[in-house]
Amino acid sequence: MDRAGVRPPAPPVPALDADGNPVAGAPAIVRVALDTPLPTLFDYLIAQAVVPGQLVQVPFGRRQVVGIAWELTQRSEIDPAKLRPVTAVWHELPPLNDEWRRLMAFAARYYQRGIGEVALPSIPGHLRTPLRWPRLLAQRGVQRYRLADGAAIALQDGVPARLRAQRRLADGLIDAGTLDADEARALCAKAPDVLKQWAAAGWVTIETVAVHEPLTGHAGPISGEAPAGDDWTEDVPAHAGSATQDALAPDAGRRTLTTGQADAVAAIRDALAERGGTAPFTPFLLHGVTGSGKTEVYLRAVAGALTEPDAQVLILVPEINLTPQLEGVFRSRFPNEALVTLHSGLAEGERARHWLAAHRGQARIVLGTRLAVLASLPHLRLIVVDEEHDPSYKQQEGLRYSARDLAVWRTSQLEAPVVLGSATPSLDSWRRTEQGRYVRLAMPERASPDAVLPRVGLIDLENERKRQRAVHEGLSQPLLAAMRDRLARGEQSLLFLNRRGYAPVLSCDACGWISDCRRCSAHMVLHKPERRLRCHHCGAESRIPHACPDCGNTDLAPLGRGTQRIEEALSEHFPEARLSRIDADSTRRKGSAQALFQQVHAGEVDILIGTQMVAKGHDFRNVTLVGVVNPDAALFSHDFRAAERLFAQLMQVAGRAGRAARADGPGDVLIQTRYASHPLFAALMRHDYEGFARQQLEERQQALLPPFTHQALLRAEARQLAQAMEFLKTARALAATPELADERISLWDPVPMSMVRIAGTERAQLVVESPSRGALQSFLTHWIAELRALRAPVRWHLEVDPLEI
DNA sequence: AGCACGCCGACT
DNA sequence: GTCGGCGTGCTC
Ligand SMILES: [Zn+2]
Ligand SMILES: [Zn+2]
Repeated sequence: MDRAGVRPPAPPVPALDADGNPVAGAPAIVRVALDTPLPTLFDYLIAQAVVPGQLVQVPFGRRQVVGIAWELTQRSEIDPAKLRPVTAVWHELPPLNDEWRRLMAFAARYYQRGIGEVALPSIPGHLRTPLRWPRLLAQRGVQRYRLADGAAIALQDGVPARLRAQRRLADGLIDAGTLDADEARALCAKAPDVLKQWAAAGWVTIETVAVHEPLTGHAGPISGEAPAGDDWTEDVPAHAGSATQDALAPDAGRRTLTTGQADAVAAIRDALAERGGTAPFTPFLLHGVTGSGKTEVYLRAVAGALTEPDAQVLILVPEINLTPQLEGVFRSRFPNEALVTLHSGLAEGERARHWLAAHRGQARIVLGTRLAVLASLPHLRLIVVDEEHDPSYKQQEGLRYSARDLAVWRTSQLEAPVVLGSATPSLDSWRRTEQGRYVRLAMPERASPDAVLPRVGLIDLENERKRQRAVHEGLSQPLLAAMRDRLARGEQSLLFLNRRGYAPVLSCDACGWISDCRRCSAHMVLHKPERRLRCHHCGAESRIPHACPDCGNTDLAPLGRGTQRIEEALSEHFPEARLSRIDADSTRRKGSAQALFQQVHAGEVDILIGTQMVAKGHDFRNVTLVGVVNPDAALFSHDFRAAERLFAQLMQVAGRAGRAARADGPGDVLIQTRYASHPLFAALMRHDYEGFARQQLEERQQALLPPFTHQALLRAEARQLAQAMEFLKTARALAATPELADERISLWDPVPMSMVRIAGTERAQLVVESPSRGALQSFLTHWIAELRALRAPVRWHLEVDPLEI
């Protein structure tokens, strides 16, 4: 197999002889991938040795850009007069290997983009800056300066602009998070002295870094909390992420696996051993109920893969900042293995170093979010996708790829195992297990006998109304009573409401005015603590009007409820309770989410109010009551995936109450609804994922929706909706022309998007679908070429496998 | 996408 | 007279 990462660089291509004349028969042209929407490679004359996979600097129009040498060829279709030579080749960087380039080519084809548009954004920015090339690879025993926590502002204010070199150094440090001595000196000649002063002021810390230092034993924010060694489970903080918590359940310390775990581990290890053998490649779907110990399976699968010298593994998680404990678990379980993280929260410099560690084969464990699936991993032998159903694996802008799907494709090419783990698998993955395309590894038992599933109960709001029991600010009497009970026992309650702000609309009773955003077809949301109206779609903000802008009425009413309003109502209802609200607004500042979670774990909070942020990752040992305030909107959404998402979300948030529970029994989940007879709730109360999946898949099959068909979405946006619609109609007509028409393809009518206007542009979309993936792909390729040729005055893009339509 | 060139309106 | 608006066209 592909071992390009350890292979010595390929011999130089002798394009020119000693006199500078082309050698007969040698490739004279290199085709280069560039980050441009033009869907082609670009041909350049080979002026110096270059091999595919190397980064090159080339002239492009009037500027110099970095590209990837993709292939070599004898001749070009381009007018020879137009061909220009490569400016520079980065010889020191090992070439990006075939496996990575095939992955990029596949993603480009599948998502209907140019190769360069996919490949270049997958590489850290610093590697696309030739000025940085000389410094990026030299990393031996150097001083490293790290910006101290929270010191960015002090540094920003403390260094006056007139000290230009110091200012540059400060900016560089704030930008990159860490600087090595040579990088620092490049910014400021007196860097060592300056940085010593800054260290004295507490703004930076100084470390001495060995060659492979960033990879092992280096304290990330969490490692060090957990001791290494065989009894690692004993002392790891109990407040770990969901999967993490599985591994940390009390009896995990005995290191005995349940039958389900043992079977799963055995199946994955068999697949690891069979690699390259005759067995067909099959992905694993690890279906483990809450508390079944998925993380322990991951850990042992990883351990199995790493027995092979040089092998690398990739662990994908939905959002790394919500599951920071998982990093600690892996670091302490594999204290001698190099581990790096890859996610969008890393500073540029760190991102480049981590990416290079993966690319050079130094990092053996790469833990990251969706973008990590695009990293260069020359010895990749296993991918784990934790919470595989999570929508954040789908990139929602730019190249709209699904990291989970690319992980499956990537491992299929390598014939390496992939483990997709979830308590509520996506229906797409579930269906594939039914078809035998994925192998299902079921873990129905909980790893820890005293971890019990919570009781799920409904509060029928219709019934409450009939019985004339007051609902106070959206909180019913039974829910308030249950919370009061928890307060009395000193236990914690968690209220889940997927709506931030105080109220989604502000309105005038007198004339009907409502707080619409001027630039969007959405309401401005009232944010009370910030004393602002905010549009969640375009970011527009204004002060809260003291009187109605239309009629002057001073009695403006907030309509509906968000987390802030629930928090306010609770503080009045339970004045003695300590409340904490965790949502995107209360955790805007870096590190504040961690701090809030920490307070909850430390028992400094009685009632926690949160959006989906609290559903993911964190477990709260003392939470014995989870209240779901208002899930009803998702029950009747026009999006056919809304029920699937809601079920997963409620199962996940219910799991927050399912662990330590109370001495006298399981925790409780109370769901307020006006539709108590909805089958989704019935399945939820039985903890019956399989029943829910069966029923949903039947509905999808009858309606011929995914996964029983494949979809793509053409979206257009323009100043006027009519222009966007016009474009889509033209596109639809094009699809009916004889050259493109295909009876396996169907196109829906173009429609305005449900949120028509965002930030002043109006949007519409057109669904294309086909039961045949191949037919869809080839149709899209030809169609998109025609669309490009239209040169229409609208912005448009194509999304393959859209999550929301 | 950038980044040019280019051809018309209001500013020194 | 020229500064700058963004329409159209090209990048190997
Ligand atoms: Zn009014
Ligand atoms: Zn808006």
